[in-house]
Amino acid sequence: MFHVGSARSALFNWAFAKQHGGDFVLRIEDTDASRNKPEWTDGIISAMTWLGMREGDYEGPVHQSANTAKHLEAASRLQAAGRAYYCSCTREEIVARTGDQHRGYDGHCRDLGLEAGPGRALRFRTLDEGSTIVDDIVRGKVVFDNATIDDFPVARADGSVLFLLANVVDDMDEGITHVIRAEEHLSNAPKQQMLWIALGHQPPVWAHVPVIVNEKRQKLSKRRDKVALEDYRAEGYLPEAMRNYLMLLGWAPVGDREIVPWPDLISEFRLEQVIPSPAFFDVRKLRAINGIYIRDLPVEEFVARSEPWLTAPAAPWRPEAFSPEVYARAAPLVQTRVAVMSELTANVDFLFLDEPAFDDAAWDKTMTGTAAEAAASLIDTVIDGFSLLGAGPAGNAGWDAEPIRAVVEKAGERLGLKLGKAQAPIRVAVTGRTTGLPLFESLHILGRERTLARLRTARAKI
RNA sequence: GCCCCCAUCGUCUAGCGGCCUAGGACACCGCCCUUUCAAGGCGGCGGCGCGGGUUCGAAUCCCGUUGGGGGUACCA
Repeated sequence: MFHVGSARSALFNWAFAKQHGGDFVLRIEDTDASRNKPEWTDGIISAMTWLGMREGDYEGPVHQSANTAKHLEAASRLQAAGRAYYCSCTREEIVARTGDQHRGYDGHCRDLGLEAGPGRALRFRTLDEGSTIVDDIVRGKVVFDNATIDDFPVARADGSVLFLLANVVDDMDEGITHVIRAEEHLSNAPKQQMLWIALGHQPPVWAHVPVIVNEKRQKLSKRRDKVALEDYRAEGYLPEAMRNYLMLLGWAPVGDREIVPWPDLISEFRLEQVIPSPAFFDVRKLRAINGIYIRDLPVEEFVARSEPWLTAPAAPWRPEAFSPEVYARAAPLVQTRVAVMSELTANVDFLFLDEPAFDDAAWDKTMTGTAAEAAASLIDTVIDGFSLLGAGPAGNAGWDAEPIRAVVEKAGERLGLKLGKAQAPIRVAVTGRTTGLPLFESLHILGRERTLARLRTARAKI
């Protein structure tokens, strides 16, 4: 699962690195080796590749647990230098001492000089005076009063190192100069900056980009929100649309443009221009942008990119019923009617299904009750008219959209119906629905015999 | 509780002291086009949270306030 927020951060990192001729690292922030699952990194690579990243654009993804030895070494170095101390306090004890809801740490074991031992975690000794200034490209200089930063744990009682420290060690190890990540990490920054300095390094340049939120303005969460990039991919969002939309969350290209080609996006992106306030992940806008990208595709490419959706096992028709030639003829009609690729099948299923997938409401509306009589009469007339098309003696019009239209129009006129009304029962009889591709073109593509067969079947059911 | 961040139409944003009667996009609503549905064209609705300053002049700067959010773990 690759979070859309992570994807956006990755995109920002990518653009920034590209502009400065550098690399960026995709890192899985998890120090627990038992959770170092290969499929995680595979998933990330596959998601990023889908978005267009190639080897060489980035380093990693790197799982932090791979660096365990270095993490341990850093922890003991801090301890030896007196910058960290062992602490035997349990959460319960701390809460009991400090009152109630209060979190943080009260410094109980700070000067006890405890040795390493069972149940003893290692805490970093934060500065008591002065302030730590996090120089952030997006937010400016953020000042933290050192006295308000509690001594925080850097290693567990079992010796394993916590994220905060591990993250810093990895960054130092890889020569990271810029840390571009989500705002939720901003309060970690002063702590990490202290670690960088305590470990004898120059801290990096920070950039905390705004979080992405849901409609309730809360940080997107895996539990309650749809955040997996893979889900959007499976729904038929185009990677170029997704990455364009993601870049627009917290940043805007100059000059009232939104649909911008990737190379321009990547060269125009400016970290300094990133807006500091949270952005709502608006699927409707994503959808709209996706629709634009779909319509902008050259037809041949649209056809090529459609095929996986039409030949997938999930397609509603028998696999051998699908015909690329038939689809290619319908494609230009389909292209303006889908916003996501998963909507393709519903538009063309009548071409590949043995029987149309009848929508009950559509049938009832056009074929039953007061509509029944007109529908029956109309279909009878149309059947007669169609039978003559392209099959009679020379001089008859062929099976083309225009003559087909003429037949339906004339049949409608006999009943005093406008074309808009007259086409409805025919459409339902042949496609099963009241809406869809332009009808006469559809019938043309479907073929005369199949059209007639469906009309007769429907007529018999009225 | 404490720390930090944030604040322009419903949403994403433009704006960085006068070009603002606040611009664009999505969404929504009309109209046009039209064989349904779309697409497309045209139009409409709709916003600077509040209160003080600073200034000749404030959406833009300062202070306060209110409201959101994040963090505060032997999670990441």
